[in-house]
Amino acid sequence: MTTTSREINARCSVARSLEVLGEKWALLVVREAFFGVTRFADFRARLGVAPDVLTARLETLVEGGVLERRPYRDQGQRQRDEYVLTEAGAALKTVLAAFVAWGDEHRPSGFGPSVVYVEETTDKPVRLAFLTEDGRELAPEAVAVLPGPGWAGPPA
Amino acid sequence: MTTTSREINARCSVARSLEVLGEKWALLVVREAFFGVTRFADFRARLGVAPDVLTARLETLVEGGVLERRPYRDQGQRQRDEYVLTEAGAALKTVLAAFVAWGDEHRPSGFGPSVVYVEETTDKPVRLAFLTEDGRELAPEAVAVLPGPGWAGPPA
DNA sequence: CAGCCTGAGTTGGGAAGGCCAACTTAGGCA
DNA sequence: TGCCTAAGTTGGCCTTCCCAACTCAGGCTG
Repeated sequence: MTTTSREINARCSVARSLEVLGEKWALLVVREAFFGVTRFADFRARLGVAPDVLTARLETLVEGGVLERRPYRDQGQRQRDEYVLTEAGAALKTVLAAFVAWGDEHRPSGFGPSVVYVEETTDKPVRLAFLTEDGRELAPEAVAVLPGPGWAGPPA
Repeated sequence: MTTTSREINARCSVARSLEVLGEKWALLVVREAFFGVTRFADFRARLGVAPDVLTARLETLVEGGVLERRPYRDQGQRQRDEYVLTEAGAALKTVLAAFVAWGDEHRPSGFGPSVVYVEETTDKPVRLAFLTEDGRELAPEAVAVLPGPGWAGPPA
């Protein structure tokens, strides 16, 4: 993800997010982190990812500010590092929720939703939606996607 | 993305979404599609992606139901195909908005936001948020991520 | 203090996917 | 007939990914 072509897109927020999250396994590592997984061996076992790739992914996620290395110490063990979500990492809840909602709706597995988002205090399900500044909910169709400063203009 | 390890995660909505969207360039192609780009040469020029890779990506996006091939005919040209978002593709607006919001907040470019989401009728900015069933807005911290049927349980 | 155990990686070799430049293809039109 | 154009295909190189086996560091056990 450090190719020249990608650098051309450096001004796009999507592309910049993908620099950290776009490589294989990155978002799945984050998903596991949200479930409370913190350790190398656990990520590895749960995902089945190759150890060298996991090392690389954890490294980019740490460098990208999504995860943070933190020393821990189990009884009768030496000190090791675990990986926990930073504030920026925790903010990816929205991104994952968007993927989950889309996948459940448009790529059903037949097993029902695998991840559920609920209100912590009531355990009632929650959904993602667009809101206006004053808190009105907006249907996605009523939302327009407009180019900002980073947009080069549509091809003639 | 058709590895055995990924199949193990077939029951997770995130992993299933990533089967279609997780390969390099896929989400950037979708981003361009939201801006109204439909043609091979335009995707290519705007993204700087290699033609063989673009062919492959368009193919998976069509197979995944995100894009739809549609014949068109320019004056003095033969009939060709263009690629337009399906309903499922349009539903990715939420996913892209989540990436944009996260990137703007946690990976600032210094150029300001590159994509802006606004209410179509008023041109006023909108944001993504978690809502309870009865329409109350919830801070992300108040939302818990719980395992659904597809979750194998945390490692002991 | 020798040897063992465990978690967190590293290393080496083969396969897949991505990059780039050059070429092909198919129909409309002069 | 031959040219033009958009949409690819092909071939060679390089990077990333996959997998299995190995290393490494420290705490504990005898």
